[in-house]
Amino acid sequence: MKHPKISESTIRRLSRYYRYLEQIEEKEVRVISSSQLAAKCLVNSNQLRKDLNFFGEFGTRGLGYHVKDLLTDIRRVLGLDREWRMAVIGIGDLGFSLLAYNDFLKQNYKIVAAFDVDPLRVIGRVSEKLGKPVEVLHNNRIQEVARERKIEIGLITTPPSEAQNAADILVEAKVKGILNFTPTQITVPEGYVLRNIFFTTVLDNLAYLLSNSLNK
Amino acid sequence: MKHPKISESTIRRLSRYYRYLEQIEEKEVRVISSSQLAAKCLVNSNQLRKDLNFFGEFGTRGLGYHVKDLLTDIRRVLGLDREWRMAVIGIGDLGFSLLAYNDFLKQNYKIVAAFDVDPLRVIGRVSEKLGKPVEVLHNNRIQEVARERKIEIGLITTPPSEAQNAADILVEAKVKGILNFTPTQITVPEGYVLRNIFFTTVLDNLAYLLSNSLNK
DNA sequence: GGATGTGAAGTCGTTCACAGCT
DNA sequence: AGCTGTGAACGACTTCACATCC
Repeated sequence: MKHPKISESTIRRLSRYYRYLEQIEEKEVRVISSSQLAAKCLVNSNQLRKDLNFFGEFGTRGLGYHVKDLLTDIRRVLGLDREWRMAVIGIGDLGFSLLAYNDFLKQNYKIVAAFDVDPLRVIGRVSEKLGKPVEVLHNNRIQEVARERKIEIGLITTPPSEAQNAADILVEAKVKGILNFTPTQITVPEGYVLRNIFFTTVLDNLAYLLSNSLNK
Repeated sequence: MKHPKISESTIRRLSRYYRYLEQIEEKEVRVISSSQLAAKCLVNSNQLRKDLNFFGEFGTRGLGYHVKDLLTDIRRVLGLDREWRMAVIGIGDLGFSLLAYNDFLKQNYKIVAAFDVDPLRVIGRVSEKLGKPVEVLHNNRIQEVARERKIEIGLITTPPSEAQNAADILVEAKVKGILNFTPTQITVPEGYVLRNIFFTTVLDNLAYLLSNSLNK
């Protein structure tokens, strides 16, 4: 609503706390202290308390945090108290595996549409593999379908050369959140949010660490 | 070799500079200034020069950087002046799409082995789809094969509940670099390097930004 | 002249340490 | 007594600004 400049890292950590809390809630843990939770998430407990206090006072002094309440609070902060509807653009191998990736479902993210420049090429395979035949539509229907199905996040899994184009179409369709899986730098206008998942950047990081820090 | 505490972000940016330089090298651009390159990579030019100067003086005052030379230099810094041999553990949809993901090939990363707890279940599909039939081996051969094929990086794409186990096996096989694609926090001993690619963490970030910063 | 390389300044994020509740 | 909440100290990363060199 009105939280100023919260750092990216804080949000990432909230996400981690949240996933861990989900796990222990199932085991019926009622209360947890910042140091216990921090240890499990491999962060400093001061940090954890600070992260939470950007958004409110969720704990009880002398006691800790009620797991259920904290879950509700973080859920609200992160915007996970509702469902997010997503579309995948580009149904190659990666796009397909995202369609099949049902871990999203548990996490408030739902893929409600799939697009490709050549739906016929991929449609057989998709229907055969996935229980419910997800229809793969032609890219030229993104505008229309995005509105109809209230899509808010687009996952780009086209070939790299098509990524910017896919982003442009999503922007035109007013899809405000874009997650780019292709190894290309793309841009979106003000008011839109872009995040990238670059496999090779992470691998480069590993390569660097393996060649340098380790054999000291 | 002997570079002290270089920040993670510096390495990520080097990776970005590198990928962009590769592109313009093909277009036969000879020289580029820090401000031109920085603009393309969406960073501050002071930052770029600082990033590079952690590792040496690669530019020419009054001129800029020779693209070819800079590529060679960054390549050496990141450890991309050689091939990195990788294995995929867990051949579900995601693991399969990594096998098929040939962007790795262009980037010095090569998948040379694939493992699963049930190779027979997946082997037909893999051979049929990929040109060269990549053999999928049983997990119990990881030790042996990792040594034979000099595997240095393991990609974990098992079900989440198996991720830690997969990591343990890789560690036992002395595979020093581990890239975890499952949405689970895992740990590795000192001397090993772990990086995670958590789809949902990035989505949570989008969800947060979409619900908060935008509609101000 | 023009762009790099770099100390110094500034900003941002993390950790400390303790006051304040329960 | 115990654990949270938080100002203050610290450290790390980024940006500035200019001396330096081609």
